[in-house]
Amino acid sequence: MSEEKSLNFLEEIIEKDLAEGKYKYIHTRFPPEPNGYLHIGHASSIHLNFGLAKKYKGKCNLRFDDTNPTTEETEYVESIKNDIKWLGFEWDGEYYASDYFEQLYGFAVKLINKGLAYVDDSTAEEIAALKGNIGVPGTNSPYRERTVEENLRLFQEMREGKYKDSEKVLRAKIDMAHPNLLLRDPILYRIKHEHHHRTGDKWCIYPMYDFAHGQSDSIENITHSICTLEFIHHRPLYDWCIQQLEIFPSHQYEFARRNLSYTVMSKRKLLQLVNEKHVDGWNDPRMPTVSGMRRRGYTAAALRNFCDTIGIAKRENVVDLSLLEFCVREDLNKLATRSMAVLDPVKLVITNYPEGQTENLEIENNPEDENSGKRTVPFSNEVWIEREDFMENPPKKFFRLGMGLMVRLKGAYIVQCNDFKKDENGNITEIHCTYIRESRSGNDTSGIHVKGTIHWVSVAHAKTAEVRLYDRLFRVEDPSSEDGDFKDYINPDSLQVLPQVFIEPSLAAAKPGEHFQFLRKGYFCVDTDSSAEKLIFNRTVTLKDSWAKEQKK
RNA sequence: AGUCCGAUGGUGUAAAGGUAGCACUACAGUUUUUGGUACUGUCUGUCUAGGUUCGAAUCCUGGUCGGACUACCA
Repeated sequence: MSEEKSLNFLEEIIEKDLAEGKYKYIHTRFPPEPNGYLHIGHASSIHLNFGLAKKYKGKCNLRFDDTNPTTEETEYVESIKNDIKWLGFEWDGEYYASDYFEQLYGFAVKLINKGLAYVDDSTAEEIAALKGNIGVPGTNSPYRERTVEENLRLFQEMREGKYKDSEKVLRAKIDMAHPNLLLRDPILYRIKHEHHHRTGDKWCIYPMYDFAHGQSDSIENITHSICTLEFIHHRPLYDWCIQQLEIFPSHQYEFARRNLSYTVMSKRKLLQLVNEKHVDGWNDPRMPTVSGMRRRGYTAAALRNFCDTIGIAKRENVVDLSLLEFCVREDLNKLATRSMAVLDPVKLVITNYPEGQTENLEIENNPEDENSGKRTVPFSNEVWIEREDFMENPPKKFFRLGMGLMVRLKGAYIVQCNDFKKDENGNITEIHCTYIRESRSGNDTSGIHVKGTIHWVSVAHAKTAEVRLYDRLFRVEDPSSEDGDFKDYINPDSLQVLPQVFIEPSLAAAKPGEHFQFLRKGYFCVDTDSSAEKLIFNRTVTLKDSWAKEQKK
């Protein structure tokens, strides 16, 4: 336990519980519903639950909250497990709420026997109508006073499939006038003649969240059941069930879910983006999903560090996307191999360099890592450079190419521009330079110092690749709080595809998932769709660009 | 309207009655064969009104503002 870092409110509770001997060790759990893919908010919860267990030498279970067969699928189970592992966490037990269906059924029978639950024949509309409203008490259901025997028989028949969907429900008998709407005789079981991804057709009644979650926690002896703020109103019901059932008293604690600027986080909205093809699936690199971020090139370490940095609390929040990007750059800076790629090319001809001659230059792979070694980069009299690195009428602080200006070609020579060509539309088509023979990188005896260094790729040796430039998915910080539909705020430029980018030859061997820094352009990751025949790079994040800022002034 | 939760710079998060700190962002500068990295510095904050106290971001009371809850979803 590091005393240097201050404790968050959950750590304080846990340390108190441990100090007072309330528990010998703690047991947490991460309880996803397998009806969608994990996103960065889940990553935060995973990091919290698994992190707490690790810090206090306790345990953390993975439990799928699969009580609604309508929306849940095995495909999601697999992706969730995969994402958690990728994030670097291991669960102690792998459980499913559906494993407890028989036990849960028994709990319901116990409640009926105690006179605390009843079968209601009302329709959904009738139940809603009798529920009352915020500030308005509800009314008792006409079926509320059925005898224990009748309830037992009816509930049994529900299980046996005697009734159609929605014909009957099992309800807790609590208080129809309670100020907390959730305590107005909440529904415990509903009939759904549907195939469940794990129990198949064994059941046609399924417990509701409130009659499954707390009990599952209890069955697993979870000490600290951590969930998000919107469940705070459920806690009295959570406690009520545990108390009436007389089972292990797990406790629920709530924290505020983390929001990220320039994106949306709700599963419903993410599903919409996928279904309506605004993005290319759940793992589209623009999605805030774990799989999307992984494909984009974000690392697990960066994500973990991000979760650590934003911390947890109980107030509403929107975390700045720039913090996530900072964490990603920080990690990639240490591990990404540098290389050169020209995204928007223009030809530079070195007029005093022998045509047909090739030099193999040795360039460092990563100045941040001494052990990363060097690679060979071929140089010749014609190189591609970035169009934006040349200006016909450069401003004062432009440290790049323009008539008479000098720059160093990274790892090679200093060149000076003496001429350029334009087409009929005024576009620059070719830049002519002379190179300083004595300025070769590593043994520069020219005595010339230039302000700018630019990247390049030899025309004769260049390979090509597709590059996908990603930007934030939305134009506004909080799309959900804007007027109208959140989809109206999608950034139309969130993806820009460059079909043919010139890359240095060493990049041709890049494999899917590998990270690179394209010098001065950003961090890139080889896409999962990439192949030896057709290389595809995703831009993970740009480099900080103080020149771009300077220009905006 | 009822119940519950929350309020610290632009953002996120600390300070458990005693110097309002850290990170990101922004800005300025140093270093640099990436206008990257690294390093240095600067700006900006306790919702409000009372009260308790030698002393309040912290405790108490009132107010204000924001959020959640009215699914046979979780």
